[in-house]
Amino acid sequence: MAAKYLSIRDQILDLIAEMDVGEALPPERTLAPQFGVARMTLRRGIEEVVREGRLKRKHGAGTFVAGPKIAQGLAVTSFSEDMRQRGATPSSRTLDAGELSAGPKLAKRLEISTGEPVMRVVRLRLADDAPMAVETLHVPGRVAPDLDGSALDDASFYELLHEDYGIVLAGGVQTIEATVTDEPESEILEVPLHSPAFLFERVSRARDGQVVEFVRSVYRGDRYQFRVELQPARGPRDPS
Amino acid sequence: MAAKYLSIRDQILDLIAEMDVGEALPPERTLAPQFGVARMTLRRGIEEVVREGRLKRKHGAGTFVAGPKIAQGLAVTSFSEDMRQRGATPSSRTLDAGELSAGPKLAKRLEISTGEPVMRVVRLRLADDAPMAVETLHVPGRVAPDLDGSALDDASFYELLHEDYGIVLAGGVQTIEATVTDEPESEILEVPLHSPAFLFERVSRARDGQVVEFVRSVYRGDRYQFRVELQPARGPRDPS
DNA sequence: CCTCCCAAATGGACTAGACCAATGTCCGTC
DNA sequence: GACGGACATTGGTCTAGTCCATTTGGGAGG
Repeated sequence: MAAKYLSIRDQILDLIAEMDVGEALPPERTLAPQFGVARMTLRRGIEEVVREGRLKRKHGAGTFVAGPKIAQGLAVTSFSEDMRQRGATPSSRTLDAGELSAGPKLAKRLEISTGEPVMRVVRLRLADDAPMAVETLHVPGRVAPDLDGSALDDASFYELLHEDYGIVLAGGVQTIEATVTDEPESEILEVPLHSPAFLFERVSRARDGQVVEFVRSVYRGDRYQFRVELQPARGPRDPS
Repeated sequence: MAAKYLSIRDQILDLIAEMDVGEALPPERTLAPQFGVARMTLRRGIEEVVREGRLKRKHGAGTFVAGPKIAQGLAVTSFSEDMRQRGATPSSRTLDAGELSAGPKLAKRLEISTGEPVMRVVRLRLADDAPMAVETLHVPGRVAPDLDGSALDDASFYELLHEDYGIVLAGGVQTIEATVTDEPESEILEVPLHSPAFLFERVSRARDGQVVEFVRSVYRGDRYQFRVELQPARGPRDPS
């Protein structure tokens, strides 16, 4: 059985979906028996929603529906999801796809041997039909043997991984750097040469620890920005 | 009295400090009575540490000291703190300081009237004595009437705010964009003209909602990067 | 009519205990 | 020796209740 507090979280989400911003949630002591759980469990569920930024607690006053969600920064795992959260319609165009054999650097990233086959797909990512990013995806051959670009035009790569290959992503590491576009990138993204851009590099792993993908994305700096809501900053050692 | 779980968190941190990476923490059922709290409270404390990335739990096995912390991205509230986390020694040099009257844009950001006095301090931020960022700080005159650059050479602005003016920061909003350095920035940061850079803009508020500062920072793209550990992505609505 | 204070309502913290779920070990079996 | 299952250990969740801290609104008193 799924954890109760997760179910509570979903019910809370349903509840606030029909409420206005600023409106107060019923008191915890009222909600808990309504949902048939202890107050502690209810609180655990609410906490999840608060952490997602959709509710705001105020000690002594109540729990209130938060304003439109400010993107929580870097939990960018999926272009499509990211764009939808930003209120844009994502789409995709495959520019190139094929198999190659891993060079030393690529082999290291994917944690395979040099020379092993690797599937490579280059995609242009669009938001509201305007170029947003160029994404180069590398997948070890043994992970997705017959991957080709056509399947990726619409579908999410992650869904495809799950449905066709039974692979569930467990996590990864992403780095973000500032860069400028080179010539081919400028052309594809329709920006001047040496325009500001973000460079994302991500390595994702499956549950067994195996590297599933290495993605390198170049985002247009003029269209993409991060927006982070800063907390009162209870730092690593400063509860004062 | 401070919350018990926060005290637990600190004790756990002390405990971990003397342990090796990968070593297991004593079981919760042992630690709880040792610290004189209920297991639930102990867990709450441990959870804090886990969220900071210094411990890793493994259901059925134990709780283990995590490897060197991977920076959790964008919770950047303080340059000094950020640099220390990255293993560098922060320092600072004030380049310019003075009072000016708010133009329309600045007034809007600070939520004051056009023409009101604003204190402005430009600082070069260094990591291990090498230029890392240029930071321009704007503070409404009525918040810190007699602010001058000299006080900021060593001290943290936030500490100063707290100690001299009794202001406690409650949060803020930060945006991050990709940009390139202009001429003065290039010179100060000692990089070629039009080098890749990050542009941070932050607006911070006190507990009463009043805007306390507007900061604009330009970070060297060749020295600064984000590194984010991605979670299994329990998205807004996908607990599956 | 205004001010100040207090009490009710609300979220926050904590407890002691129960049971569930994942993990790893150890031992018997083959 | 290799396999497999029972079991002890560990973290994960949940409960029902108590007490604390903060906020807010309304009533007493000026």
